[in-house]
This record gives sequence, structure tokens and C-alpha cells, in this order.
Amino acid sequence: MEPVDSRRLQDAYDASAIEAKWRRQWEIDNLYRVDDDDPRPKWYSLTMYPYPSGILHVGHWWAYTVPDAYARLQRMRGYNVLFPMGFDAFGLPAENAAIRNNTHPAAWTVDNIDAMREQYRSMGPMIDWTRQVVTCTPEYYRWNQWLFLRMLERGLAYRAPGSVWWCPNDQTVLANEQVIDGNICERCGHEVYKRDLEQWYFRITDYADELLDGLETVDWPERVKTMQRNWIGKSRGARLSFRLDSGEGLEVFTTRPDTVWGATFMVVAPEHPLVATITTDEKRAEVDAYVDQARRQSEIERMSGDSDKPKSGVWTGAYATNPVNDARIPVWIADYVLMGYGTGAIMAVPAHDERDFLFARSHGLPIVPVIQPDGVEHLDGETMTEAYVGPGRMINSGRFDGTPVPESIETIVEWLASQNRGEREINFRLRDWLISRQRYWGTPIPVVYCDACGMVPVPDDQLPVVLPLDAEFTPTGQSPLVSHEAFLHTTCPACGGPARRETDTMDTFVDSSWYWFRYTSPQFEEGMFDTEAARRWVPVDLYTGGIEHAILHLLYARFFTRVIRDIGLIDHDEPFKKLRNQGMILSVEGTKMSKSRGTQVSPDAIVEHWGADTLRLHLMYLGPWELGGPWNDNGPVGMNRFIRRAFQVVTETVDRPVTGDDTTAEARALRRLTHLTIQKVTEDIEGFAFNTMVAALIEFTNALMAQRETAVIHTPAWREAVETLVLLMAPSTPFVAEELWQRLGRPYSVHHRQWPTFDPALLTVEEVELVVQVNGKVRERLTVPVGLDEAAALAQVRALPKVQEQLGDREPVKVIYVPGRLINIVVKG
RNA sequence: GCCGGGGUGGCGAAAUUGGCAGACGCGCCAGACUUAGGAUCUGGUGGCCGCGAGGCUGUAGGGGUUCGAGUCCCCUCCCCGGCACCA
Repeated sequence: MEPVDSRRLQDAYDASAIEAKWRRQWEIDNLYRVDDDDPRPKWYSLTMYPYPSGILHVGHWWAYTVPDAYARLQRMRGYNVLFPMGFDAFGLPAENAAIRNNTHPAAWTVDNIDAMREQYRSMGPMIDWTRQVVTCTPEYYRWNQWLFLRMLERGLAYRAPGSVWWCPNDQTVLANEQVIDGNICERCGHEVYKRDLEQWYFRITDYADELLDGLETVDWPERVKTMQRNWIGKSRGARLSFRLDSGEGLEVFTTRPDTVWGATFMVVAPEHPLVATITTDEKRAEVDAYVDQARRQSEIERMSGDSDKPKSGVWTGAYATNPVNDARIPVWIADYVLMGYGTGAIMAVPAHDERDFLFARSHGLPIVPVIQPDGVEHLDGETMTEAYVGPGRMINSGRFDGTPVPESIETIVEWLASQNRGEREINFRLRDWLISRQRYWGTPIPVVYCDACGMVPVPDDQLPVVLPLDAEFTPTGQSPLVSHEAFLHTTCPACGGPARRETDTMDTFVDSSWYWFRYTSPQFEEGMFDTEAARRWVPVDLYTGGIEHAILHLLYARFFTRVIRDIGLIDHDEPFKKLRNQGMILSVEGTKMSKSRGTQVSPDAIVEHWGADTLRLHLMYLGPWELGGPWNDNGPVGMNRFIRRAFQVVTETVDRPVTGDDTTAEARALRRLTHLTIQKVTEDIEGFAFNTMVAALIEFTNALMAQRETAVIHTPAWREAVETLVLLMAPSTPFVAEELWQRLGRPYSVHHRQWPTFDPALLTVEEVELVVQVNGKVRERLTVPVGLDEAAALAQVRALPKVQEQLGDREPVKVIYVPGRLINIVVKG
């Protein structure tokens, strides 16, 4: 590093010299080291850790520097702030890049992390690098394995066969959450399909209710909470059993038990196990053909498109009996009923369910209304054009005729239960989390298979099961570890006989489901984390990241937090008290930044040209952080001008003696502006309104610039204004603020100073500008003393020539007076 | 289709929640300075009319409530996000 030329710094704002100087100084002083034992109240700010893709783009700056300003505010406000950084270092891109570049995922990842850490340094972030967490290290992933074993003990981890999503491009299975738009791989965008495979799952469904209820307790964006609620998909209703002629019961789930009397047929999914046994001989050929055809179609084809299209299906020839009215109704199969939800079978009530209605019309099945709307219209199954799903009174329902619904649904369920004809049931859309992957670059699942003992967990003292670095990892559809003889063959921990290791690895979302705990004690060797240290910091007070993780990561993290709680390591339920999502930063044209189309913006080039402070400000000023928006190439120009003006107005103050007094109107006005700005900047950072926060700083600076040749510059008020400006700039422009603070002769470091507070008494004014309206239109403005009463105000206003002109000889019919704001004279004609 | 969130100058956006629409920045125009640069400074900048003071008009479109509406209510159009046969 070159020595800093201090003479150059005297003259004008030189971003690169200032930033180099303070970057070095802060590192020497460990300015951002976080001390667990600091007695001040804690604040845990967290930004979703990045994947080590190798290069830092503006998106990373956008995601990190803006919350960095927030964390810095908290620190200056007296909190002991943890705002750590790490890398989400396992995953497919490393394997793919390694194959492409003929290197190893580990080497590729380590190189990338080193490069990115260098780039992070240029931002001037308050990262304590001694707490860095890298998930692909055995020191980290051994705790994935440890937790897996605890979950296995508790029945929260299990292996089961099932119909699972398979990505032919990535050559691995995927969790439901990782399939987007019905059949697209969330990672690579390739089309996926279902295969019947035995896989490992985490029993997240055990926590479905808790995960739903917990959403009420967190300060998260409403849309994220809604997405999670939809994903969990809780439905209240009843389970009913319809007796088939063959004697077996056909179980269905319904959310409308009040409509059972209107069930005129039943439908089972083509995959339903009873299809084979209930189909009659005459219908067998037709049913088999239909089942075959449904199997061949992907789920997306079955479910996509217009739900009002005619629905296909065939009759099985079988009948079942309605448990409430003994009606004998036919059993059909149709692909609109899904095996994966409820029981895979439904009672069809065409009069009150849109899908059943369409099906009945397509296949000539009877429609019997059992709910009459309260209004004048009278439903008739023959003439109905659509299903009626609204409220009303029950009819054709025996003893329940006249009962109002939906308010009486509970009563009906109770009656069904008391008659042994059904029971209350709650259903969830949420499925268990499929965590095994047939890929190399992930955490090995710590179990072995022994011919004598079966599946045996690896004992804790044999952890970690280390991922061998010398494996052949080109994807084949099988886990690459299968062909690694030394890894595969082991001895059974139970009997000592020969055994085979599990060769699948864990989904990388396992890594990110608890990493924030690890930041609190990253070198801890006796457990996932030091519970003493963790309890000091968690839960996270403020979590920031992209909306794309609204379901996946955030749901898994909430699940893991509860598992870790139930194991006894911590005692809270929700990991992240407050969540804020940044929008996406787009290219100049408003499209997603793309390397191939050359629309990416290089933060390094901007830092070199304008400095990190300018880039930070530009990102904050771009627009509302939670919205995102297109990049503007000229934006940094404006922010740089502002910094330069601030630099000038502060530096020219440095040696000026304070000789004036603060009693002049100008000095009092200046103090008022200073304190208004403190209030605005503080509230805006807190409210994530970084754009208006910067605007307030600019306005303040412009006001100072406008007065720099007046007498007020010699007053204590001026000195206060200038020092306040530097303090208020510290969170957003940490480098130049430190430089200016030093030049003002104030003690190092500005980042350890107390955040200024505003004095409400100073915000008051003696005179205000009153807006004068006639019939609601602004005609004049008038400066009046605060507290002027209505009569006096009206008298003054009526004397104004403009007002007289407007009024003519008309008398006011009404006067609206809002003291300190406006007066509105209403006249007729 | 259903549920959210939006629509404000040439552009990004503000607007203390019913009280001066367009703060602040970019861009643009004019000027100053400068042996020229993607630099800096000053002033102007929603639209229309007017030499001017000033007037009219204006927050997707239409209607309403109100002394007063970007903000509240009703209808219509458009954009973005989520869910989408979940029984």
C-alpha cells in the first residue's frame, strides 16, 4: 500500500486517498471487532450470506451497504452490534464450474471467497471477519450431521419411498419448494419430472401449525407472510368415510361437511390404491387406459391451463353409499383429484363446488343443491349455470334443513363425529422437506447400512463424516460418492461388520437453516454453537435479503430454529424478529442485469472512479430500497457533487474561531434546521427510507452552502451544524465522515461517537407562513405569528389586495382556519 | 380466475396521512469560470396562455364525498408480484 499523501488531502475531496487511508487505519485498529462481553444492549443485524460466485456485483453492494448504514446507526445509538458475513459455500454451481474449468469445487470455492472478501473490503462495511462462516468446511458441516442425528433420534429425519421431483439437468432430486412454476428447477431452470425413489426427509409437517401461528409474532413484510401461509396451506374440515359396495371404506377430506347431503358422486385420483380393486370388469379396460394416460402426463399438464375446461374422467363401475342419507352414488376417477393432497379421493358436490360442477355437467351427473342463498334466487340443479359457493341455509339435508352456513359448520362436524360418520380434520398443503441429493458438493448424510444391523447412525464421536476431496464428481444420476470405494466401504458402528455409507448428500438449504447461530461462536468445537454466546445475540433483530427466499430459506430456517429449541439449545421460536426485503437493482434499461448482454455494472470501476462513499450513497438514493429499480449511470455524479460540497463546507470551517452568538434569528433558524435534519435522518434510516434520508442530508448541506458567506458561520450554531452533518453522514459515507471528523479535530473514531439527538424545543418557530385560500384555491401567502387567533387572522387576510380582488363585495359564508397552516374563505357565487 | 401492491414532470422519486403537488437528485436550458475535462459554480426548468404582474390547468380515466382530494368512497383501464383444479 502506498503512503497517503497528506498534502493532497488538504486541497480537495480525494476519495481514493481518503478511502485507502481509513481502510488501512480501521484494519490496524480492528475498529469493527465485535466483543461478546460488551455490556451495552445487543443488536443483531444480518444480511443473507452470499453464494461465493467469484465476483461482487452491484447487487451485493445494494444488499449489503444499505443495511450496513442501518447497523452503523444502531452502533452509534449505543448498541453492541453484530453484523457478520460468511459464505454459502456448498452447492451445484461449484461442481458445474469445476467440471467446466477442470478444477475442484473446493479450490474454486476457496479462490472465490478470497476474491470476494477483498472486494467486500472496498465497501467499507462494518464486518468482523474473525467471525466469518464458510459452510463447506468440515468444522461447519459436521454440525449439519450432528443435528441430522438428533433429528433422526426424534423421528424428525426419516427415509421413505415416494414420488419425487427429479431434475435431469442437475441429475438430482429436489424438494417441492425448489420446483417453481409447476415443473421448473429453481436452480437451473430446467424442466423437472416425477420419479418414484426412496429419499431422506425432514418432518417439517410436524411443525406446520406452529410455523403458521408464529407468523403472527414477527415484523415481516405482509406479502412474505402471505406466501408462507399459502405454502403451508391449512384447511379445516372433516374426514368422512363412504362405504363402498365392496365393503371397504373410501375416505375423503372436505372443507364443506355441510354439503355432504349434496354429494352425488365420488372421485378418486388415478393413482389411488383402491382403483385396482373397485373397478368392475366391464370398466377395467377403460379405467386402465385412463390411468395410463394420466401417468404419462406431467403434473403440470394435469393441473395447468383453464380450470373451467371440461374435466376428463371415467366411471369405475363402483358405487359407494353416502353416510348421511344412504344415497348410492357412483365412484369415478379423474385427474383433477390429486393423490398428493388429502386422501386422494373426494366426495363431489356439484351444486356447491366449481370443479365438481364442471365435471358433473361434462359427464351428465346429477346436481342437487343443498344450500339455498338467503336472497330471492332459488337454486335448481337443472338450470344452475355455476356452482353456488356462498352462504345460505341448508336444504335437502334432513334434520339440518334451515340451518345457516357457514356459521354452523362446526355444529355439523360435531354431529357427524357423534354419529361416528366422520371426524374433524385439518389438512396442510405443506409436505415434508426432501433433503437428500445425488450430488457431490454437499454434506454427507451420516448413516451407514449394515447387512446385519440395517441402517445405523454414525456415532457423534465419529463426526464429521468427511466429504472426500478425491472423488469423481461428474454427475451420473447416482451420487458420485457411490464410486468412491474408500468412502463407501466402512465398518458398522454397531457390530463392527462390513457396511456401506449413505452416499447422498444434504440439500444446501440445510447449511443456511442455522448459519446465523454459528456467527455467534464460529470457532466453537463442542457443539453447533456456544449456547452462552448465542443466547447473548439471538434472535436476529433485523434480517435483510431478497424476496426470492420468501418460502424456501425462511421457512426452513424457522423450522430449524424450533428443532434446535426442542433439542434444548435455545429457547425462542422465531429466528428473525424483523425482516426487510430489498428490491432488485436493474440495468439502465430496466431489465435484469446480465453478463452476456453486457448490462452488468461493475462496482469496482465505480469505486475506482468515484469512491465507495459515492457508490453507497447512489445506491441508497436510487429509490425505495424495498422496491429496487433501474441503475442510473449519472446518479453517482450527483452524489459525488454532494459529498464534495459537504467536504468543502466542513473543511473551510475547521480553523475558523467561534466568536459570534446564537441569539440572532439566523442562528436560531440554523439550529432549528440542524435539529430537524437529525430527526429526519434518524427516522428515515429506521424506516428504511434511505432515499429521503440522503435528500435530507443534501438539503442540509445546500442550506449551509447558501449561508457560508454570512455572519452565522462564526456562531456556535454553525459549528454544531457542521459537526452534526458529519455525524449524520457517518452511517452512509463512513470514509469521508471519518476524514472530516478528524479534520474538525474531534476524537477518533466518528463511528464510535454518540448519534446526535434532536431537541424538540428547538424545532418550534415564532412565525409561520399561512396559506390563504379563497374557495379552496391558493391566492396568497402571509407570514403570521404562531398562535394567531382566527378573528385576527381573518382580519389580516381580508386586508390583502389579492383577497379583496377575489372577494369583491361578497361576504364570506364560511371560514376554515387551520392555525399555522391555512385559512380558507368560502364565498357564494 | 382469486389475493396483494401499484399507476405522480423527460427520468428516479417526495408529499408530516384530508391542508401550498412535484422536496431531493439526474437530465435539459441559459450564464460564469476554465489552454478543454465524463470537472466546478450561479440561475431556470410540469403543461398551456401572457412582454409582464399574473391567469388557467395538472397526480391512469370517469363519477362521488368535502370548505378543501395524489391521499377517502364507487366504477373502468393498465402494470407488477403471489397463488392457481389443495377438495
